[in-house]
Amino acid sequence: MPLKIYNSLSRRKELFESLIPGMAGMYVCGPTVSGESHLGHARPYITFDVVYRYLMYKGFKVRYVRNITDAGHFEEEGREAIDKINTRAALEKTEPMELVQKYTNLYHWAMNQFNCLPPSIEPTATGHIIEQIAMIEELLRAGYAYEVNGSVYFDVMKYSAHYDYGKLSGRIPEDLLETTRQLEGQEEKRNKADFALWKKAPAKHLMRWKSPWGEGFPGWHIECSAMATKYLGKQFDIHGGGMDLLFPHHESEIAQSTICNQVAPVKYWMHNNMITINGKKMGKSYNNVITLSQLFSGDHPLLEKAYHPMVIRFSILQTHYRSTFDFSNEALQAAEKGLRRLWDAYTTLQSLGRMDDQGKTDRGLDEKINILLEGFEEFMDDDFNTAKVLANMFELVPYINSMKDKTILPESLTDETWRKMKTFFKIFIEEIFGLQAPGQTTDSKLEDVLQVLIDLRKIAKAKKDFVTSDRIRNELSAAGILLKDEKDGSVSYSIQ
RNA sequence: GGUCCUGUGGCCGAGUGGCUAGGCAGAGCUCUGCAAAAGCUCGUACAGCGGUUCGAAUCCGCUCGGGACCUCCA
Repeated sequence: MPLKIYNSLSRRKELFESLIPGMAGMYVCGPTVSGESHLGHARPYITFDVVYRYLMYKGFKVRYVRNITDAGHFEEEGREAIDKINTRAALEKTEPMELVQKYTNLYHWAMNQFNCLPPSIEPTATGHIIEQIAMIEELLRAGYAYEVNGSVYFDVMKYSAHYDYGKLSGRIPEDLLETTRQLEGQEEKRNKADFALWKKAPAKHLMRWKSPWGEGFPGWHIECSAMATKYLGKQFDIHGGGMDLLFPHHESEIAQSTICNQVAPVKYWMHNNMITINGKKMGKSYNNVITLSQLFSGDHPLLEKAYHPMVIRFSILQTHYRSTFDFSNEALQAAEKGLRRLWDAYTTLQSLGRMDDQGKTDRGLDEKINILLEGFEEFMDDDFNTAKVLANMFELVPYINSMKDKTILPESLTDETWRKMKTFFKIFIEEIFGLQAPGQTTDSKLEDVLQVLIDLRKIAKAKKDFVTSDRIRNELSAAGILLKDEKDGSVSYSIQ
């Protein structure tokens, strides 16, 4: 079945055809590691993790490149004052790479919690200064950039005379000239729409590299162009990132790469929408961020409790990636229960056995289930509609639970449907959606202890000593462990 | 101010010109020593006003509300 992707460039869904058959190249804008990632950052990484996984499922050999932006003005808040006093000892000074390391580690930790697969290549901006300088030189040579006082700018108006600057973001270059915003170094630019390729480092600036134009640091947009070209080629299939990067970041990337490579760099531009909080985008400048570690620990005034990374992942997948997703405790708690229900049914399904096909097939049921299963891939092919896939899964949950309770016999499905149900669930839940059990213990000692209590309770129940049996259940419940008497007489438990 | 997106039942959220989204919460029933879980049943929602159409929540226009980008931003 063919995959369709919504292309921000054309503003419609297009059939996905990779430039090289059987292979797919994808670049996703990664984090700036000057601070801890927050909930908003989780969205693109989870979204494109699923895109990555799905492309592999569709049989593509994928190279997934996601950068780390570690070049810029790196200073931890509050440290500047200290630096002024301690100027002598290297150990007492702010070391930008120390911050880079700290927040890169935190970021990797969070990605791990989310079960996001590591990208094929994770290049850093500081590791590609040479490539960026080479690209800037090429832009100067081509006449689309100019140097002023040790800084280099891209000449947007010249570019737009020959190319369409604004084709991605729908912007009109002339309009950009009238922007009223005050930008640093604005007076050096020929036009307000121009953007920096290389910035001369002020005396205070900690990160600096030698360049043909003096000591400085690369502009914001050039790193992605340089690294994407290096690892994916002059043209590649998918470029992803948040919608807020559409302009100017991605628009400028197109301009730079188009001049250097003589070809537009990206075939399919994909943009995920924002996570909002009380209707407002989550972002540093809005002062409404919840960092990922706060989210996982519940340590934030806006959080009623801690949320498991899988609950976050699940709720992000319950929303289509191009819609905004409004954060609320209610939404996450609903997701928490939903995920548990889905996961329980999934586990149940995997544990269910059945006899061979004995001609007991219930055709209506078999067909119904087949349609729901076929929907998984069909919906994913329709611009990665994870929300619809999950809806289908939930529709299958009652059938699975009924099979467990024997109100529906697994034998009422054909062998083929039965196998399909088991494998599709496994592939889509675990391999494509990357979901995992939402909070399970594997502590065997705890399991042993629980088994003792369950046995004691069983004895009490057999003697109709419900005071004792209920006490065991209630006190375990208060401790966050729920006992369930199953219909077949066994007892199961789940840890909250 | 410019460009663009959006407004769905108590909450979160899919979606298509005519056919039940789904989750959570709520109500009733079944099962159960009681619970929990599970199963069954129940809500007839699509900002407002016009228009196109045999038919629109889905297309068009206007009004109102929300948001994003235009500056670092996932």
